[in-house]
Amino acid sequence: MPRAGALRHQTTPPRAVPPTHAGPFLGASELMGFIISYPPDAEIYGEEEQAEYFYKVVNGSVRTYKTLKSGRRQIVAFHVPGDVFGLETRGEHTLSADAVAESSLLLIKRSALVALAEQDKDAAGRLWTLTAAELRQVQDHIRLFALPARERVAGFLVEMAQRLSANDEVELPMARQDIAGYLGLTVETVSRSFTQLERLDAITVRTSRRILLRNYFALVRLSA
Amino acid sequence: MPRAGALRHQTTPPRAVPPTHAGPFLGASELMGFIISYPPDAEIYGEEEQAEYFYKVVNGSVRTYKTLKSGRRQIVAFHVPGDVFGLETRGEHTLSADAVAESSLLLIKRSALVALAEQDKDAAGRLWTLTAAELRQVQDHIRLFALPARERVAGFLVEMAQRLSANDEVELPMARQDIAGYLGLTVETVSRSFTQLERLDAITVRTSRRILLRNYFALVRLSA
DNA sequence: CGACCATTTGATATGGATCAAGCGATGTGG
DNA sequence: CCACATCGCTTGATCCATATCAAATGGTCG
Repeated sequence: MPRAGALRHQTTPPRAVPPTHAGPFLGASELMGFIISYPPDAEIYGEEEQAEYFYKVVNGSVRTYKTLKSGRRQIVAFHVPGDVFGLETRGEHTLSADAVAESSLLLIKRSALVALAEQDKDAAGRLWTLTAAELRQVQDHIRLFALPARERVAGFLVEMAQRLSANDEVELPMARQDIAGYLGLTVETVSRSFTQLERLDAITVRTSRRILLRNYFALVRLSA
Repeated sequence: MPRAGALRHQTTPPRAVPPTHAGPFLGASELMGFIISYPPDAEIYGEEEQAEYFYKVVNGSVRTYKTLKSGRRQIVAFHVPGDVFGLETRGEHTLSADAVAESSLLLIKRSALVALAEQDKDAAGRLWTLTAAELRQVQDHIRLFALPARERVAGFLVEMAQRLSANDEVELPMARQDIAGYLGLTVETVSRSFTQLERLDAITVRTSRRILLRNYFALVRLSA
């Protein structure tokens, strides 16, 4: 069972193993897992907590972040449906994680999966592959900090378009404040950047969360 | 044998396997490796090149980075003696790497180590562990971007002090320009930040590369 | 010794932060 | 069902930290 903190926010009863489109955890279909729902802004785990579970986003979205003394948060990554996160090799988390919006996560016991990986080289390989994928993602995130504000936002939209496998319209799962926290900018600057990209005919802001990509390649060029 | 590009810069003949303090690669002492020396600024590999080797720094230091269209480089990580880098799960590199100063690297064939990991669960585990360690490092790097210049530099010094296992004097392996590229600042701002930290009695800049940490905890506090 | 390059310091410019106000969507209570 | 409170987003005005431009200093190597 999950720790108290996880259950604290539960709004639907845990169900036994992968329902519908949750999919197996890391392909380890023989391992039991269960789903928990988290309301918006619910904490999933905190920095330096014991890492008891690995997580897979079934739906909704999750942010991981570091909190600074000043209270400011640097968001390290967003996780969307299909993503696995919280893959700690050591016992404790080095980031905090919480739900951006109402989200369902598939949890699996870390100890069980690590034990499985000891015997099943396929499972071991998947652990490595997933961790490496997250590493690449964070490396790409760092690249954005070499760019000015508008270009960072362009890069962010490109990333989201790819990860949400959007056609030409992206449904952003997070608020401006979260985008700002991810890009190291303020809400105001993010908002102005959207406006600027709109004036460049690169996007149309249909609603604040729904962005029409009118010129995807312009966005790629800007953020390159 | 390494690709032409690697040999291009070789200044000492490759030797068979771990000499002196090079240590085994990932503990896989049964695997052959060889050492190559790279002069300052020599390219080790480029973005999108085939990843034929994994690397361990024997001595010297290495930077990995992404180059932007503008020509600007965002340094993603520094690697110092003992660090392993270039652990790609897929066939190609997603970063460029080059030697910061004259450096000796232990190379091992990716295919050989991956094949070993298929059978030796200990090797597989080490691959995962090392990749996860690099992930944590990059996550910590991102955290710095939430801080103002002086605090970023403080955080950088703390990181270097830890990784170079320094007592109270750090010998920085890289120039100001590289620090700037790592922190998303300009050389001038980095230089001024050193001066400011000196005025705060946190450090003494003995030479530009040799930093005396007069108040380590002040540095930690600043960057927290 | 002298040239070169890295670093530091100084003066000014500017992109993004901050402060402040308005706007629009959403939900709530009368 | 509408009036109004709330919250997230946008826009505007001003400020400031860092970039840029420029020059002086200092260390290194031929």
